Amino acid sequence: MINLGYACININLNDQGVSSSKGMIRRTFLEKGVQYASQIALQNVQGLLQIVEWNVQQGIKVFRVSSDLMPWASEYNISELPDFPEIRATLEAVGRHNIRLTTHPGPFNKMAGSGATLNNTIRDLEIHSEVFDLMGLPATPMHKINIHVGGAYGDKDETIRRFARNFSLLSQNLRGRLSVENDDKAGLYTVADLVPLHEMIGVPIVFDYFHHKLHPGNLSEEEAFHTAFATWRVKPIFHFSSSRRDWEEPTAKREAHADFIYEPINTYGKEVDIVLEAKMKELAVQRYMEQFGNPGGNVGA
DNA sequence: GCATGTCAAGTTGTG
DNA sequence: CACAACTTGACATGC
Repeated sequence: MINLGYACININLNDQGVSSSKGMIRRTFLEKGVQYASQIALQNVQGLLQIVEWNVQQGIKVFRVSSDLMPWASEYNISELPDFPEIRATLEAVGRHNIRLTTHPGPFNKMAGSGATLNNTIRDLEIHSEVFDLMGLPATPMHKINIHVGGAYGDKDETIRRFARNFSLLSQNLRGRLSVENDDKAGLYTVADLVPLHEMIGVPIVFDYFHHKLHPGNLSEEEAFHTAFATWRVKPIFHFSSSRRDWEEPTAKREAHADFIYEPINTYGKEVDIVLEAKMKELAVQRYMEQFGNPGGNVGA
């Protein structure tokens, strides 16, 4: 069975004021402090619980949790928030649902960085892992904390080795959840480029179909798919989006995502889960299923 | 309630 | 060579 999911925002619920990613700008955090951040964090986890319940009701079994769940979490310990008991109870309720939750921390995370950049990265990734711990989720790539290598620093191979060395600085649970994704930019990492990193530290490779189209390296889509597939010790989870430029807006940037998915997804006979990165979120999942059926080919089953 | 200017972080290549 | 894109547009303000 191939399960489709989406990322972070549910448009239907968002229109009703239910969100899991309310944040604040720096100035507001400095004015209102941790007390206010705690209130927002509680609202966000409650919103997340509603979104997860909605997904379960609709039969959607994959969902990416927003990285904005805990606003300014790098500035405090979650367990010290005034609303922590309620936050924890709500996260536990989220984690009890039968849904594959993942997350995709932002582009500021640079595991091959150094100094403050690396320290901030570790802090941010550990927060994501702590949230999954609070949900009671196992420390495996079933609940991937997925990042890009994010920079080549003039030497792709050496950068991969630095990533691998820095990996040992992470907690065991975070190491168990981490995954890496192929990039869309010519100077960065294709699936083939990431294989040595997988061999060094065991992290699985998330295959992003759209990024591969933009920057395939020497592999065909099918070859890249199978290469990434082989790096997983649990059911793989991959990303798919359609080109905004090709399908909706000819002047859009080449890497921009479309609102919906316009092509059937080829999973080459394999069982994987897929996050649809489409701006219309759950509506794109629903439209995909109506138009193309399950990517595994068992339409209506 | 809606338009607008602004918003933590790193790195890259497009336009 | 500024800035959008990437993760995810959304906060805060002023009309």
